[in-house]
Amino acid sequence: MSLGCAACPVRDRAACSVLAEDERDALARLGRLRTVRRGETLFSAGSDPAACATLTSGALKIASYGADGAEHILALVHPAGFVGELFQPFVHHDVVALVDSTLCVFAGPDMAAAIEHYPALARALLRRTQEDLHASRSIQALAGRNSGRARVAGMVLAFAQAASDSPCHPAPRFDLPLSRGEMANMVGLTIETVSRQLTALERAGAIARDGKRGIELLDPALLAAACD
Amino acid sequence: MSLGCAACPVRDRAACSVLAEDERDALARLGRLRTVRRGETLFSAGSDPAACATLTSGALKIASYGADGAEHILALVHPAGFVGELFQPFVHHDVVALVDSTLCVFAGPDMAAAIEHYPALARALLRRTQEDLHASRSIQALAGRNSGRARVAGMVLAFAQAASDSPCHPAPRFDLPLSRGEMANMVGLTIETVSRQLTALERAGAIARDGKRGIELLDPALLAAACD
DNA sequence: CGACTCCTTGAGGTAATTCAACTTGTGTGG
DNA sequence: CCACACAAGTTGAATTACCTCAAGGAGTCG
Repeated sequence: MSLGCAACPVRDRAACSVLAEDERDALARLGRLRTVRRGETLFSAGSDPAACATLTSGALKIASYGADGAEHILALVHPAGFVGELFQPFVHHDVVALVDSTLCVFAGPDMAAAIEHYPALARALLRRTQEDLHASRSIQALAGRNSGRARVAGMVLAFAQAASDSPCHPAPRFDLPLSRGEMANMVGLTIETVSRQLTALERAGAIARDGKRGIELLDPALLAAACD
Repeated sequence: MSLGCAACPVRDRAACSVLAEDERDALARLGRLRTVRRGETLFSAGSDPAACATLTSGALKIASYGADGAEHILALVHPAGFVGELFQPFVHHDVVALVDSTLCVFAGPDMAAAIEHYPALARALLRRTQEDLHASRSIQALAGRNSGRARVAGMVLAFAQAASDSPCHPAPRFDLPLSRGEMANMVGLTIETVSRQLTALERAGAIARDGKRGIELLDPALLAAACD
């Protein structure tokens, strides 16, 4: 099936946007569009080695699962993001759709060949991967804080910034992209602790909750102060 | 100063090893060899944006520091590893030498130009960065476990595998690359807890300690079982 | 309306932190 | 060479914070 790059919502932000029109069309013929529903697993740990994808709409989580089945969320993927361990023999982490999503999926070897053929694509993916690496380390720093208050506050602040249009200022009003359980799995706490810390932040006047996932930033400075 | 690639201990493993002889020599003229002593900071968060380096000998840690000065170790860098946030406007994380180290340092723009000029270099760095990303997420999964026992056991096992020549089997005898405090900062525990868990693992018969940093793996399976 | 999922709140137990003392190892200088 | 100081690690006791278990709301869907 054709990918219809012309109608792609991330055509000017994804890695492939660095290619010329005809190059991108050639690449598009190697890939296929796929839709995954909320909760559906795109890649599974230990499964077929080589596949990768650009997220065109929706949201994904990258997670590992302990022996007891406990989920640990390692990263979130937003539209125009790239997922796939190109050079690893096995997939190590699961990729699951947080909401209904559409992706542009490529077979590993095809993408490897494309990287050989289009140097600009390799550079774009290098840039994106370095950004992912930085994001991963930021989450690591967040989850490594000792206080549960700091972890929850930092996570809320990170979501506020991710939800904002401007790169610096956090959005004053946004929806949490994760359930309580997922938030807990991301920063290494329990559902109950996350819930309690949110109510504590609300009582402190830093945030206001609107429904289960709505958050209003009443006092960003106070929230930031809670991140220490 | 000349870099002397011919004598470089990582000349066949570092990213630049994918270049032809003359290409590598040309790249070498853009970089400079630098030695840093144990504890010395190579890059500092917030400092001049663009510099990067390949580690030729020694070991580095990548760390972030909280408002109160608490260190959080995000990654370890081994010889042939690459450090530097090429595309970020600011450096976000400190890079500190764990032991006396030598590096091949490049100015950011020079390396960016080299990446433009040598597609193979871009691909090599992409591969290396994806591996770093995977390693980062592994540490994240390790530090996110709830039990302190599991974190320390997993960390010891990871060090054993890193110290081994063969990629699969852990080294039966090795030295911890980090102090107790650094180990604690890496997995989000305190010095005392790390110490207690190590003695507990020793009493359980999983490991034996030899001096402050020496570790002997008595029962790898038992150690692995403690990682759940 | 009832079943379900998700979230909140409470009470009690437990594991990690904190504070503190002591040990060990290392290097320096008398 | 020994004494001393200093850094790093271990161990103990008490506290705190998070986890576990449990019950009860709030929203959604058939």
